[in-house]
Amino acid sequence: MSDLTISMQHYIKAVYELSCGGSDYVRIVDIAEELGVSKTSASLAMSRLAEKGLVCRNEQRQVMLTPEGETLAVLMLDKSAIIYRFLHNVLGLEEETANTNACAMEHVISVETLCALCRFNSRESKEHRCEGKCAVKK
Amino acid sequence: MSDLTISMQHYIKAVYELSCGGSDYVRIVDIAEELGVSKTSASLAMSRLAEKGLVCRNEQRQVMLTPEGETLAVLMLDKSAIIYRFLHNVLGLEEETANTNACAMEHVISVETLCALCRFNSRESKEHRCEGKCAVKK
DNA sequence: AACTCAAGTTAGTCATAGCTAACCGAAATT
DNA sequence: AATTTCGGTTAGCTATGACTAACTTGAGTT
Repeated sequence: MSDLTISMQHYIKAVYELSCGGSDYVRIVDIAEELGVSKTSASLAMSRLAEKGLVCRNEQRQVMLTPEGETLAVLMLDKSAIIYRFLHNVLGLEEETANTNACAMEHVISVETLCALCRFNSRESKEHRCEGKCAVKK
Repeated sequence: MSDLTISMQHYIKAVYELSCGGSDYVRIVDIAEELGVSKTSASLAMSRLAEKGLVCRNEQRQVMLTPEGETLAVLMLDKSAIIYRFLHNVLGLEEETANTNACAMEHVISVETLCALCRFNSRESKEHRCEGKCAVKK
């Protein structure tokens, strides 16, 4: 994810999610609310992201992701989704836990690990079929 | 791990590993070297950990983990080991990658996820036996 | 027109965590 | 004995990221 800090990654994701896919302008207060920070923090973060060209603003100073910002958001969400599926479907963690952990793990795991999890996600369905057969035989 | 920052957790682990299980005094420079930070940073970190009662010092100001510090170190290393085993044995990641990722994930995953990984580590061996049977039948 | 209120920014503070440069003290070298 | 060197600390700086309090500005209300 380029040179973005984890904090900035959270902001990007929040903007994406609040703007229904990056196509609406989002208010600073809503971002603050979404992430549980003060509007000052959200405002400053948006200034930084605007400097980096990841969000743009309208006359009311609301923000929207630029194409580059949106690309990053989608990449992050994909990453997050792979991890979530693994935690929920494979490990059987409940939605809440799986989601929280996916959002945290997303920032620290390597591409290799992500790929391995991804392969595992599909492999697991086959194994379940295998498990079924084994169960029958027992 | 109580109220320790990730950074402080790294320092605790470094002290543990350099002291061969927490029973030798460790030099500040060696901690700095191990973690790739300046001796100033390591020195300050040790002062903080000493305040928290997690390390104690000798006349030369070298540090050793207190029982509480050692307990934390061992808990962290156990956690790390469970994750490592999963990444290496189950996902098949190479040692280097598995270790790096384990050290990073260690700080962000919940107890539920850890337990799930742990169960999975043992379940996986059974599944491998199952896989063998299935393979024979194909 | 005057007022209120909500949204956003600015100014100023704090904590964490890193850094370099300079200093102290004790051990080792010459 | 004088000097160097090594290990550790102190002082002072930087960046990130959070906060509160106070201000601005524009929109809606009275």
